Amino acid sequence: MSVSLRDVAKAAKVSVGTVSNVLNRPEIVASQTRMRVSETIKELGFVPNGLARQLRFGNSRTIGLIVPDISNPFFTEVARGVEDGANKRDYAVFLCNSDATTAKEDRYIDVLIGQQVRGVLLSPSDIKSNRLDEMKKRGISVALLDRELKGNNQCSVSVDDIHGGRIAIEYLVDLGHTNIAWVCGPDTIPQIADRGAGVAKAVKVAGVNVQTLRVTSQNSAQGEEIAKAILQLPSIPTAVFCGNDLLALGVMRGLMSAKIKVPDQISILGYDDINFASSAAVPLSSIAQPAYQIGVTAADLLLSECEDGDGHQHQQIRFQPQLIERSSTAKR
Amino acid sequence: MSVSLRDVAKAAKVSVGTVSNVLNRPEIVASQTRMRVSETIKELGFVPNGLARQLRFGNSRTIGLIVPDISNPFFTEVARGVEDGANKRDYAVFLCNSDATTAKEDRYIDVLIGQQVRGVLLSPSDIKSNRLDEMKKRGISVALLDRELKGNNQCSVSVDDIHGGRIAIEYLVDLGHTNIAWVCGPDTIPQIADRGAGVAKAVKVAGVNVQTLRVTSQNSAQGEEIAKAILQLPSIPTAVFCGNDLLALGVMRGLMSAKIKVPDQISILGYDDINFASSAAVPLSSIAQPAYQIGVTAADLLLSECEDGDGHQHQQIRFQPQLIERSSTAKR
DNA sequence: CCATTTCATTGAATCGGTTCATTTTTAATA
DNA sequence: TATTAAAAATGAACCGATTCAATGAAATGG
Repeated sequence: MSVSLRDVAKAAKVSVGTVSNVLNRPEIVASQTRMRVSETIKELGFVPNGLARQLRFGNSRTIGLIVPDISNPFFTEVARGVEDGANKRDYAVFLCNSDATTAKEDRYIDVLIGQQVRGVLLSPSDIKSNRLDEMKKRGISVALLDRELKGNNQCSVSVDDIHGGRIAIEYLVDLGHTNIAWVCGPDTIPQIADRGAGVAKAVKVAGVNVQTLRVTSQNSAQGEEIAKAILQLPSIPTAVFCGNDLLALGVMRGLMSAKIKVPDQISILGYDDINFASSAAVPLSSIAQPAYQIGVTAADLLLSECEDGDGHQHQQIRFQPQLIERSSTAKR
Repeated sequence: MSVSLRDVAKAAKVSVGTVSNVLNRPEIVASQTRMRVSETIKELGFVPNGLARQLRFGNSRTIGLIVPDISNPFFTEVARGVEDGANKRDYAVFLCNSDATTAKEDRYIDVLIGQQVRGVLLSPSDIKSNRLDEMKKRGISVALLDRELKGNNQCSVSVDDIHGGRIAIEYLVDLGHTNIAWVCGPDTIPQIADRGAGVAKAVKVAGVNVQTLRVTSQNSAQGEEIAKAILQLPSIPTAVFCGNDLLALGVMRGLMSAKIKVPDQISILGYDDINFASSAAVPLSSIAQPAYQIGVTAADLLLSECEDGDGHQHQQIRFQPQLIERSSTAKR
């Protein structure tokens, strides 16, 4: 069915070793032999069996990417970056959605071990360092995505969420807002907890009033709900900072349908800077995370760890989120 | 470094064949032997090397997914569906972005052949049936995503874009609109051409006036441009139907910033029903494609082809798009 | 013209599971 | 107890590419 190296060898009347050499160390093969063999390879349409190569060599040219959910716009972009980064170095990527579930995450780790991936990029739902250690013991490099783990036993690429929370509030304060709402999911999500910590920090410095409103799930429907709640507060804030953009867009819709003018009466600031943020009816100001860049960097880091071997130094890269000013925020 | 089947055999004092049998045909192994071996497997943390297994067996438990760009929301959902469908059957998915480029698509096909994938789900940028044939000749099943190819030589899962175009116009006509703009990308994209054909069909039946406006790229920025163009038309339409949602959102923003009320003065209808459509300031009416369902179905189809072998009958599944009515469209 | 070095090529052993013909053990029957 | 049938376990061969010690051929030098 499929053409093997042996078939090529036979057709070109050379040994299997020579064909292999033509592929891997062409410089040691006499030029006319090399040409003849290359000819034959093309003729027969031979593509080397990667599995066999990887089996012999002991490691593959594949990596695994485990994210909670690729349909989350942030992770979509991260994934795209990872794919590009891996592709540049000729690695193929296994896509794995864990649904933020330890069970699925574990299952996928097993699959990836079975596939003998060279490394794994993991955005862990719940960090169990024993699994990390297990992978490392098996010679699989691991780098963390959007999460950092104390003890720098592995590379990680994350975003400084504390800083993100801080600059958000600082910006709103600069615009003259002194009564701000912070709308976000539960603190069990570490990213949210960090952003909240940043908010608290900035609040302490500026001495303004911040009211925290919690949602269970950071989507636009809940945002719309929250908009109503905001308008019922004893002191209505003049600016709302949201844990992510979908939430912010929901709030925006809720406020607008209550005839509140954005940003004239209330400013809205989101987080993530998803692609649509700029397409919203009032283009949304947001704290941008370089999602694509995170993906590329993580792939780069992981693959240099894979290839450098012992000489590798673990690195914790932390990106700084950035304020993107659009039309949903204005001076008080 | 990593534990092999031979190590397990030695530790459990049985032959390699027996260990393999415990894994693959446990019923033929005496129960106490089986228990002892299973014990040892767990103890040593043995995970079988999938590459070796696949090499021996001649085929893997992996498939490739080639899409133009995972960051396109439609394909994000499709990919999620594919992953779920493959996962259910214990297959792992290679994610490949072709950027709608024949070169990248070709390169990825080579990579996937090299990885000995069992099948490929391809959303082709440009159908070159020779590559399809080549894969099939190599024993790799191929199914087409979001595209159909005459001659039913392979499975495909697509959407009836002609129907989509038609119901869009019919709906707007039903609302009383007689002067409609159709804003879309170039006809070289088959999906767009089909939607256009559907539009034309409905127009012929209803006898209304439709003006076509072309953009080079269907994003929100171009949508905003087009909004201006629409307002300069000699006869300003009362409804705008857009080739995709991003475009529609751009048009919406453009019109709103020109103080046009949506939908009171002009209705807007999108295509794709991306997640964000409902979060737009004026929730966008749209023609929905069951992207996730398409992904799941395609994976199912492909994998049953892989596993049924000769007995397989190719199927062309075509989903019907569906109108999702929100607030951006209204009666004339 | 022979010895020595350099350059090319060869092919067996290897990676780790799977398979299957063969051998060994156990159970059943006379 | 001897014989046969059934059950269990064995291990060599295999999948396909890579590697490396060994062999062969050509080139260089005395």
